[in-house]
Amino acid sequence: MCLPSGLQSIDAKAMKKRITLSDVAAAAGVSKMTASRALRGTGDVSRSSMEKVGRAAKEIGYVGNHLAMSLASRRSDLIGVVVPSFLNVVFAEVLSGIAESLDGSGMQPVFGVTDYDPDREYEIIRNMLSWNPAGLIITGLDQPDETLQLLENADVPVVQIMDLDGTPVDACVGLSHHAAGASMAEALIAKGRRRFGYVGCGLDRDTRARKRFTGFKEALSAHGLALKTTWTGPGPSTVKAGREFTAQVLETHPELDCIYYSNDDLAVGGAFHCIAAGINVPEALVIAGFNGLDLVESLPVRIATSRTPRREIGNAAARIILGSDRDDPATGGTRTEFRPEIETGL
Amino acid sequence: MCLPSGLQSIDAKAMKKRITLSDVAAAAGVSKMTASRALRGTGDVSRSSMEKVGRAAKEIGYVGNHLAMSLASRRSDLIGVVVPSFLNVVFAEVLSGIAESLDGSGMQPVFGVTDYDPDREYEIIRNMLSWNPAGLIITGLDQPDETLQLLENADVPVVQIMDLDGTPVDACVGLSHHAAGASMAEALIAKGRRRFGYVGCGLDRDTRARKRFTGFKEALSAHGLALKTTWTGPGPSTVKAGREFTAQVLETHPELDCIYYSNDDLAVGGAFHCIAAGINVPEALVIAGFNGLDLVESLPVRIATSRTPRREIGNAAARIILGSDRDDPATGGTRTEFRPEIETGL
DNA sequence: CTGAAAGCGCTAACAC
DNA sequence: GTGTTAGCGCTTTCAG
Repeated sequence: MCLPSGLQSIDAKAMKKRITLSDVAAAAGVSKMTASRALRGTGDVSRSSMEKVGRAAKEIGYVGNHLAMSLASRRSDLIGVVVPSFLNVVFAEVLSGIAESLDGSGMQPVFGVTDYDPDREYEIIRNMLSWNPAGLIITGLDQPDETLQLLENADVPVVQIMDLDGTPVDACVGLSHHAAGASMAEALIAKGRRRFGYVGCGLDRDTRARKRFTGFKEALSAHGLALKTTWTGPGPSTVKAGREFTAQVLETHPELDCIYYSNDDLAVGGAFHCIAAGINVPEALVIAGFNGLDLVESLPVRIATSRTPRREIGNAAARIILGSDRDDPATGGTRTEFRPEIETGL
Repeated sequence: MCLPSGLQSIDAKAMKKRITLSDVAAAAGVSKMTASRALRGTGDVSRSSMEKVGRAAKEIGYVGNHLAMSLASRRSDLIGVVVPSFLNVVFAEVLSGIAESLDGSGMQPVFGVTDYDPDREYEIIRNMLSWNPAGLIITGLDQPDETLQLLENADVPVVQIMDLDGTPVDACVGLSHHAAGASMAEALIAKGRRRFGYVGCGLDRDTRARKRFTGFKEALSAHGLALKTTWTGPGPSTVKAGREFTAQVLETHPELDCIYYSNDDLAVGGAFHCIAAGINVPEALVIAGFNGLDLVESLPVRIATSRTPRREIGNAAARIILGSDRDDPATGGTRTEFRPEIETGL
């Protein structure tokens, strides 16, 4: 540990006296207020003061204290972002999009992971609110009442992302999963598929996957069709699970000409099984997922998927927060819809 | 927007009077201090006060203000975590591990993404320090001097993760990438491979990948061998890039019996190319990556990889921060080493 | 354009 | 056990 090349190295232990605004002001020969204004570029400050303060701050290594700043101004530059999981690349891309759009705005995203647990989500949001965030971006529209109340009582702009099937607290940006499931069914039927199976994981917790599932089934019904088999399990949607479950499903239902999965991870696993088992994809069996992961387009076989604009959703959400007036948290209830692009691979 | 089922609905606009500790104290009929102590479970408070305060807080919907709390106590329950990217599953798993170990500790992780940019990293760390975090977890040991200085001057426990090849600011947990590269080379040579090629992406920014590369080459040298070809490009390591580059490399170097990639994403792309091109993996050509992604074990062909304990690294890092005494930020310079497990698939 | 006073909401020290 | 007195480091008034 080396000491900051500094003056007051009196006591090796208590040495870490925080450098405060007063220190900067003193060093620059102005008052705290002028220093504060100069540092923030707020109000009118003479050029000479600006420069003196700027130089002084740099020299003594002033870092500032966001805690004090936010407490005094009753507003922070934090934006809370709540997602169910980091492990899902989809959310990683959304976060990336948010970070991208926030870059340069002075706002800092703070992420929270719920692990698909509503109670955890409640706690995380509650905790975030206690930091006076400038805005909140949360996943989905299916929060329990308790959480919704928390959000409504806090006067913070809230953007709900990913989903559109439901009533948002304020603004929302995403896509209709119900419609996405239905569109995929339509597309596959149009390509001549008739004997459908379904494989899904974690539907109990993933409400959006459930909506796609419902939309898919309803579209089949509308064409007088029905799923020949439905395999749903708990646990996360992984490639491994997809591969295993596909093997099982095909053993009992070799007649299928298409399997719809709750997402691309499972679908990729299905593709792997087919490659290993010598099943001709997509001619003999269409593997259909959801998300349009980058991985999918490099696969040795072509599978069907709905390409979702994750990054764009993140961008849009961040921009809504940035655009919302600080004094009037209403985001105008913006509703931004994205339509997934369907690829059948056929 | 529905009003909080409450009293002071005087002015629709200014209605959002923050509920403070004073309100709780008043409602419970005790002083602010007693309320504070009761809420935190600190010091001795009579059972009756505890209950009264708890009930009052719940009733009026008290949320607390971490800003004020942290400012007053000069300590926050935030733990800053800085990683280069979310898009890489590896970091997603590390974050997951951190969140897991922090769960229930009252600490909240705050994530920052550098996108492999040292300047951004500096800014993010600087920003995080201004929130008085309880600790900092940052990726790698290769920060520029400016950043190191920032870290050393701040009296906050710092844990550097993923890497071990270098000098940590304080504690570190991870693995030696140099050794990992060398071990992979040894293992492949032991399996009889002799004609090696290398494919890597983003080596200019990813110092750890570079260390593996160096370790790999040195081990080859030690056996009197050398790479037949080296393909390095800018841009991110994606499956797509892996597939394309593998095709190119094999076109000019069909004699290779093994390709080492900078990570599993590229290697998976390589595997896809081979499957599509009908190349027998691993007999004719060994595809060797790094990380041991879950995806790899479900692949239709077996590829070589070094399985890294991402979640465990996250767990360990979080525990070091939790264990470090708040008044004495020294983490004891703990050095926690994990050894990747090598799989050749042969 | 600049400064002085008065807090933001909470907790550390001390009293009692 | 409980209350009181001072701040934490900054910004918001509101005077100059």
